[in-house]
Amino acid sequence: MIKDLPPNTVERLSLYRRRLLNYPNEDKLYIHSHKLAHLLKINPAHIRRDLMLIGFTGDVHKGYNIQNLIDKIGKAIDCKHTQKVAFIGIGDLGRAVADHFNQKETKLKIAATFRTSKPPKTQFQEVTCYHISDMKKVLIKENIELVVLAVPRSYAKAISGEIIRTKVKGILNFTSVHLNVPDRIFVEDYDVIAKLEKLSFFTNTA
Amino acid sequence: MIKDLPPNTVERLSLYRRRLLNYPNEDKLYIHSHKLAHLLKINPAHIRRDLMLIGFTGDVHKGYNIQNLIDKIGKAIDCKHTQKVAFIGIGDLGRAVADHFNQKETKLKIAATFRTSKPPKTQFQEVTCYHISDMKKVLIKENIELVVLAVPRSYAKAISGEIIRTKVKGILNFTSVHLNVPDRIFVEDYDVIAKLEKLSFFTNTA
DNA sequence: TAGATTGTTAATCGATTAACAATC
DNA sequence: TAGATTGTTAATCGATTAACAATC
Repeated sequence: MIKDLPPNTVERLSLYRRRLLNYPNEDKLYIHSHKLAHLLKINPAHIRRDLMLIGFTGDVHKGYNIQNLIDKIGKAIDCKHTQKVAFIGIGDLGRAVADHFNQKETKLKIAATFRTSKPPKTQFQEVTCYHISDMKKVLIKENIELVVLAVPRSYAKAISGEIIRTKVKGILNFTSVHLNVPDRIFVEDYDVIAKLEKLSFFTNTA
Repeated sequence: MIKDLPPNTVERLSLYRRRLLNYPNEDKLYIHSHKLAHLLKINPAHIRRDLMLIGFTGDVHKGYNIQNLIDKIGKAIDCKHTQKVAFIGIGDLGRAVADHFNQKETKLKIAATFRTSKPPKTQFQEVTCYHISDMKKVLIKENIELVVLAVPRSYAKAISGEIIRTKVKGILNFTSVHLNVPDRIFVEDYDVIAKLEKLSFFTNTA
């Protein structure tokens, strides 16, 4: 794990790796920066610069060795142990990302999902879906460190109050409620409404 | 509607308005930049600068008139007509943001939700939930312009292929699949996996 | 008035992209 | 070799924050 990578670089490294894992041409062992850039619709210089930051070097003719690059990205951004993730009130969005988590090249595992509405204890793939009232207990028992939070506003405060009494270290917060959590918990907010209003704006001017 | 606002400013204006709409002290008619900044955990200069960009001026002593500011933000970022939004395969996340859309101070309305799994034609609040196979038909009939897309990878291509044959102008894309759509459609990507891996990174170094 | 806040410019910070020497 | 790509620095771009004159 490398210290002091820019946040956007970390995100992009994750995208590079995922794209390479799904790279169809299994016969190809190497890839050039402009080829990967084209696949991801970004600038080739960006890729070269990001790889420089993690100290990965390519071959001036063949480009980057794909498997080595995948491994190197893992060394740069993955944590040593497997971290568990929970989806709290997120329905299909969990399903939308679940495919990736079944691949072995990730240190993240979905360990539980929770719903605010009826169905207690149903399965989706191998993941158990619990009722929200069991959340704290399960988070602790399963040693879950990351959660994606997408519950109605009215639930948010109470739920975050419970989360801080577990071992959770990071929250992807979709609730548009400011979560009052101690510094040891890393929160990344995503405000769907603001994004929709932005979308509305740019689909009406541009 | 103002041309050429920076994207981040548009997003923040949306946040300012929402915060003010929920501002508890109904007796207060005015708010200072540092007060609003404190509520949103941002820098006061940011607020003053954003309001400058939309040409809203405050009172050097009383601060900003709340109702006028709400109205002005509407003039700056809302489009003239009400735009309809659909949630495609998003479950509870829709519920998480639904409260806001019931307020009258928004030009966005949730007009439909779609599921890839069983329940066809159920209601959630006043919004009908359809089966995904009816999507194109409903999008057209309801004249929907914005969609939030969060379906499993395997569905993404086919669904985006249908979306481009409707009047949809903007997509919030949670699928982590690159959507091949014409330029007239504005796509904003959000990659949950990359965000989770970033979260993992920063909860293990910082 | 004295003190505080706005409106706005300038400075800073970070992220993206261009450019190009070194390489094979 | 000639031509193309990497690795890296410098330039650019945009976004955030600091600073402060003007104001009441």
